[in-house]
Amino acid sequence: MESGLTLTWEYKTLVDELIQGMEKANQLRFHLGSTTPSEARDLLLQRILSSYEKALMILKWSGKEGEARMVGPSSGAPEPSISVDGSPTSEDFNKRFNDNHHEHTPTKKRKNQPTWTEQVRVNSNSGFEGPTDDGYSWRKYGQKDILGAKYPRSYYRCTYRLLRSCWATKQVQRSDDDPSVFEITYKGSHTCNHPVSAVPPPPSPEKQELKHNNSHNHQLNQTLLDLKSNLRVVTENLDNKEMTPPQFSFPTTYDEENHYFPISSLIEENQLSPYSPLLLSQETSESNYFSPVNYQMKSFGGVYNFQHSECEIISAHASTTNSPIGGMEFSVDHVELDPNFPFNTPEFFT
DNA sequence: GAAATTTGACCATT
DNA sequence: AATGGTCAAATTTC
Repeated sequence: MESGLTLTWEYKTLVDELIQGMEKANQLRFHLGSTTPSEARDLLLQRILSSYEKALMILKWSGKEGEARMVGPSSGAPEPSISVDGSPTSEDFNKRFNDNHHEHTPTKKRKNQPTWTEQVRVNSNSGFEGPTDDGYSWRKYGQKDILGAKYPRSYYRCTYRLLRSCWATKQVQRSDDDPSVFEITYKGSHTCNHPVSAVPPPPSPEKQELKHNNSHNHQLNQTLLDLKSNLRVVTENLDNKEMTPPQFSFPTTYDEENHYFPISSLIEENQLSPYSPLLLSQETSESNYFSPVNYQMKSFGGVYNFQHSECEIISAHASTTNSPIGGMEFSVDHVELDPNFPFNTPEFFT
């Protein structure tokens, strides 16, 4: 129907993101020789990468309905070492691919959800143990010993699953080799942060994994929550070291019934932050607001070590069911924007 | 007392 | 049958 409009939006956004990336790169270049604090430069870098991610996502997403590919460390057997290259073995590749091959099962909602993995190192020297406080409230619903893994895997779902039909889940697996490393696999995007809610996201599950709790964190979250609600986004001021700027996270592509949402509909519904014309998903904004100390970089295939006092995101692999921007080739040869470009899921109540 | 976690049972997939 | 993922009753925590 309005494919023209949607296409326009996608195209516009694509161009916009590329331009942004370029601008920020220029700014970064300017700051390189100056006395700009490293935090600010990190932010710029983050913005740049984020822009390119978005752009690539747009390109990659198109016309990939039948294609499925997953990227990331295999979940069953944790990798012997921290993956630094984001290029999975062909075994991984195939395994993941198979995972998502069957698309026809409306009842199996979670099969087609976007999935991505982060590896997070926790610095146990600091008393602060909230490496991946992603701003969401998770509830543990299971724990399982995994074959060949020293540590059990924990399963979390969004606290608001029932209240808001939010089907986001995550799994936390402690690394065999380096117990300070957690591999966190996210599945599905949050649909729970409706504007009405401004949900307070208290503790992060990873803390529970480590059993070192600290009382500061909650306060911090509260503070940040306030900031979040007041600060719609003041991102153009990159000297603001209090916040990391909104960054790209992963789009939700479909709701539980596998309905796709064109971007334009989201915009009309004001689901997108004013900061970016596009793709500022819930996770994006949340994780930014609540990750003042960690520069979390969810990146496609790239490896970004944002080393900070508390923790370090060692690597992050992204994938979605249909067209992950894998950590491999970015073949952008055939660009064909899909009118139904699916990017995010608005809250989807029945 | 409510909410979150734990944990064994159950289910789905391979 | 083995394994991973989820459920849900029991238990713990707030």
